[in-house]
Amino acid sequence: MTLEIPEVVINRLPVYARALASLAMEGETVVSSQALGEKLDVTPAQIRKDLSYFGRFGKQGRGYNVQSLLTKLREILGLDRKWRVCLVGVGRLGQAIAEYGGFEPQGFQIVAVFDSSPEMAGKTIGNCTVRDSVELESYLRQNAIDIGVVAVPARAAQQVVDQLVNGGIKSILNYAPMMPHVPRDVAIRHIDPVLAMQSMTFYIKQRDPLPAK
Amino acid sequence: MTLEIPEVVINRLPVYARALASLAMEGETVVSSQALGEKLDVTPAQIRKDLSYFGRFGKQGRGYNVQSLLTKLREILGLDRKWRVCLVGVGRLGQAIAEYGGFEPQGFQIVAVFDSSPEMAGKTIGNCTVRDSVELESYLRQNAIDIGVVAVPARAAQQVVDQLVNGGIKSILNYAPMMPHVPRDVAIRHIDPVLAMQSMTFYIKQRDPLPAK
DNA sequence: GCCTGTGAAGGATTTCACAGCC
DNA sequence: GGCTGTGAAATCCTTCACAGGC
Repeated sequence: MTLEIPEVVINRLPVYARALASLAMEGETVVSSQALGEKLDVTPAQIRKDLSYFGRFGKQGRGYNVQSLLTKLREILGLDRKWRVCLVGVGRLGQAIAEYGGFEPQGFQIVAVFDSSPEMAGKTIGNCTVRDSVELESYLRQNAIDIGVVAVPARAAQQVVDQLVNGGIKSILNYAPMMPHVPRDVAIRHIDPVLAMQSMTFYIKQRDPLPAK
Repeated sequence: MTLEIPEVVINRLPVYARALASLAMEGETVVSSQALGEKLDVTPAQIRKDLSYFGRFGKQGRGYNVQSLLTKLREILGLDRKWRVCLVGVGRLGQAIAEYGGFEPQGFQIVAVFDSSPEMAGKTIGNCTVRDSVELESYLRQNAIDIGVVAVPARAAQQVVDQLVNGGIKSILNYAPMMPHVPRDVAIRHIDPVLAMQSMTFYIKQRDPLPAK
């Protein structure tokens, strides 16, 4: 079922969903692929093609109903559920993630946090008591966790990812500045601001071949 | 010069550079595209093809010299320079960014910070005194800033991006959960953990069509 | 024998362009 | 007249496969 939808398409759906939510809040009831495309800097054809993988949601001559397309997308992506997240690493970065208010309203609940350092064990972060990382794998086997978030130093990240994978996790959000290996059936996304900057510098350099010297 | 190198290629170079740096630290002096590819889960052909856009860096029968390829890549990407960054928004997220130790060692120095709220103005974040956002554009015109980092709420992000663009900034790292418009000659990268999670849930859903209900 | 650099082939993704419907 | 849904075309990107050099 749902055979072979390109990953690029899946990655764009949340963007569409967010734009639709914002249109809905502004009171728009209908939107054309043209209008949505302008809002997102995407071609209308791409939007229509992407949506066509999942069904026929529009009306000719009219466009898409904002609310019902949003509902459809949320269903397709599983955004109509709550997802249980575990966070590994409660250093500065991990704490910032735990305290970040943006996940919860989107249905991502951090329900457990782990750290390898003994002095963290037992502390409370968010609503969670910090557990020792040695328990991570067994915890995962006994509790339904959907997503693992990795917020440990680069040198520890592969080991943590391995524990998550062995514990049965199939989706990982990685904040560590390295690319851990995962089996093909595990999804992993990287949050890596340094990498993002390092690719932009190429383009700055193109326009300023030498810094005014 | 350097006409038409695909953006996907540019985006991979920093990944290669990082892997090479790590090999160098381990004392490796030579690496084949095969070995590097295994480390990064990338095909050897892709690495060779990517590098071939920029020159011929390897030796047949031997591979690449780790140190000299790393130097080359750093040169190509402009990682052999310091880059001056300004941060806009010093709420929780902005402060976490300012205090994050990962940028500086890679040559990205936060040299100015801005916020629109009067009670922030004058405070010190990192080594910077917080300036009022109304001065952002004129500050950019008078000071050499390479990269703008946006860490404001979604509703304010487009306005901030416009100010950065009007101030002449050509590279933007956006942490706000929306996709601002930028002119074609401005590079923008998005750090958006919620979006990243929302695309992974699709795949979790595929394997668990209904939560054991 | 091993490994690079690269045209050519293959595959994936985007865009075009239009039939069909409101 | 406006707009969707979609095959077909065009473009972009990856992988193959091998000549050539170490």
